Amino acid sequence: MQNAHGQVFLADCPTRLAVEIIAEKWAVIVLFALSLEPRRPGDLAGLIGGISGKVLTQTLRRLQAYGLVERQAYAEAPPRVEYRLTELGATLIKPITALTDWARENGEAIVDFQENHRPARP
Amino acid sequence: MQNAHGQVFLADCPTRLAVEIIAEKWAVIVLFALSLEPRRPGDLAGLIGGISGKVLTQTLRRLQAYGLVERQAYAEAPPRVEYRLTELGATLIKPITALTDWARENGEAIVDFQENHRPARP
DNA sequence: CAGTATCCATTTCGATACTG
DNA sequence: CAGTATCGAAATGGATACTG
Repeated sequence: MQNAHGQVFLADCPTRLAVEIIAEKWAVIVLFALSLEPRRPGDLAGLIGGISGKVLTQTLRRLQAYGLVERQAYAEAPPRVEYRLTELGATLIKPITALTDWARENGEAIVDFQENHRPARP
Repeated sequence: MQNAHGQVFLADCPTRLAVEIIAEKWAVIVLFALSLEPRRPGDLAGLIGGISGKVLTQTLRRLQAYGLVERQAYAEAPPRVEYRLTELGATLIKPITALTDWARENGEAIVDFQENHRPARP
């Protein structure tokens, strides 16, 4: 892909799609939480922590729209619902794991940097 | 890490830091654009396309604050500035590449899914 | 329990004009 | 050219109450 000056876009379309998918506060975390096994919304919320029911539903709906997550409802009372990764969604776990591994290895270095480069000192 | 019920947080702290870093519209794209060589802001904007000067500066400032990007100014007229990845920033390229590779391989499948699952049909 | 409907605070982004 | 300052639009997230 090229821009008006004939240069290659480093940020081509697929990359932007990937960013669009993961650049949400909870998307990566939810996908990660679903990577081991199907889970119910309540379990997801408890497992993740700090996410409201509304936002969890929103996130799941969007991941569904991308075809990354499937919803399965059981006809029971009280209602029971399970979410699981689709085959396509499962392919995202590898790159996500690469990212979380990176975070585990380098997270401390970033926090250290931030603490040693505070905005201003009195 | 555990929550109040003794369950393991799948989304532990480092993961959230990683999300915080990349969950911005342009952060991943800018890092990717800087992965090959140092670049000037104008070049970055042209290469990326669709990003305003203000937002580009914002993004670079935040990446600087994380210690992922370095700014080098030359005392010239007109002013010349270059941004480059730090050593720490360079370590992020591998997981980002995993993500962009995934996007290239699976982007089409997602677009297809979206087109075959439109909201409603008349 | 799962999900929706409101309402609201905050963040993020974009366009423009302007300075050194 | 690089960067800042504003202003406004839009997206995003959070808290709460409510329905089946």
